[in-house]
Amino acid sequence: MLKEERLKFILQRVNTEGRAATNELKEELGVSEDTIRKDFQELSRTGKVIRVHGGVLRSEDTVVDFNVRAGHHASEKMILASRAAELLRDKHVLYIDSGTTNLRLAEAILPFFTGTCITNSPAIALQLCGCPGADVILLGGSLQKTTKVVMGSQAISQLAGLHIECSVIGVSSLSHKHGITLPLQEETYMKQAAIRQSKEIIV
Amino acid sequence: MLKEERLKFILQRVNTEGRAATNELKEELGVSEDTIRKDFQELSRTGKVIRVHGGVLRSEDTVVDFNVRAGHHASEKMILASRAAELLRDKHVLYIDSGTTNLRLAEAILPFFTGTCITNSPAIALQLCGCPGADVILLGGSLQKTTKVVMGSQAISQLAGLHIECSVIGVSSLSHKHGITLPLQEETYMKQAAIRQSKEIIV
DNA sequence: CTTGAAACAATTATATTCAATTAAATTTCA
DNA sequence: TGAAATTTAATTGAATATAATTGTTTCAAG
Repeated sequence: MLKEERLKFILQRVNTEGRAATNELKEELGVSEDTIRKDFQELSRTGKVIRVHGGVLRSEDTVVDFNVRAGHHASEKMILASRAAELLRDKHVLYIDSGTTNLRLAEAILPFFTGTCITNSPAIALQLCGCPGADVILLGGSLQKTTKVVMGSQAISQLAGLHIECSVIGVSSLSHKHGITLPLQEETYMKQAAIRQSKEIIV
Repeated sequence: MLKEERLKFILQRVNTEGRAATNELKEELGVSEDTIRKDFQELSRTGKVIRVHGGVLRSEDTVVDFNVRAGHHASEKMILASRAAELLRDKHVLYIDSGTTNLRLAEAILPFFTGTCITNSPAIALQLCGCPGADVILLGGSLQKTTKVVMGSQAISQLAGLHIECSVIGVSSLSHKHGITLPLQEETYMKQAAIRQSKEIIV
């Protein structure tokens, strides 16, 4: 790989994820840490990134842009975000299941969440790619075409192997009598599996 | 080989891959590095490529971002997709891996495909939800945030349990000397796993 | 011959790694 | 807590490896 390509790669990484770590890049690019650091120096000399211990961060001018964008569509999303931030404070292993509300939640936690996010929704997983601090784990299995959600025994057994700190479950209806109601039988199994694995639930 | 042929070859390489390295071309074209460099000089003098240490880069996309590049070869890729669709007419267990080209392929097969589609790309999986005749299986595991693709040992072991009729693999470069080249190590493992499981490969 | 393309050789420049040291973060434990 | 011990990362100054330049030679085609 040419040096210029490496620089480009790093720059793109920093711009999409907001950060890049020395040891990670070392693995991914197959060069020594020294080399990565030299690259960091070079990029930082022209102000393209900001050097910090352990790696580099996106330089401020673009971060400002990010904040402006976040502040742009205030109201509802801001409320959701701050509520989410509150509930998920100090949580670092999350399960987020499907649904439009949870999709928005995923968007809301992008700026601050650090840790691991597990989900069975490809859409939410893709959304979470924009979160610099998150590792995203997507459950595999057969995809329900109407709901666009991964279901089935495969997904459930994957879930069984994971330790979850907190699950965020979406529901269509709640009742005192019947508990939680969902349109599809299969979907309940998924959710039950998630609930079984986690210490805390948010509905 | 004539000089003009060589120049054309190099130019084409640079335009499709965005780069070309001196030492690689030396092998592939069977001439000395000096000669390759003379060619580079010539191409760079007319602005067709940009010279860097170790090789040359495409001149246009210096700071072009990902989306732009996706749209760049649009029509070209459409042709590719429809050609592939032709090849897949009577296949019923498919593995489609990631990449913008394959995303288009997925789109192209929506109307006629019947059978099972396996993929490691959430985006492609979502696309395939629009295909009435398809069962979609999405591989699970950790999601690489830059490429938005599922990778890692989990995904590979899932793949190992599946019988695939035909795999559609996307690559960044192909050469008779070194086989297939990919920017990230991890990604090759995924693709190799897929290839192992399938009877037929389309690149 | 002369010319131009290609190869060769010696030099110079650039890039990468290594090793020893210093600095920064993290952990441990009183 | 908070200070010592440990781990992890950064710096510096070589040493090595890789690539580019320049000037020269070879050789075949015109």
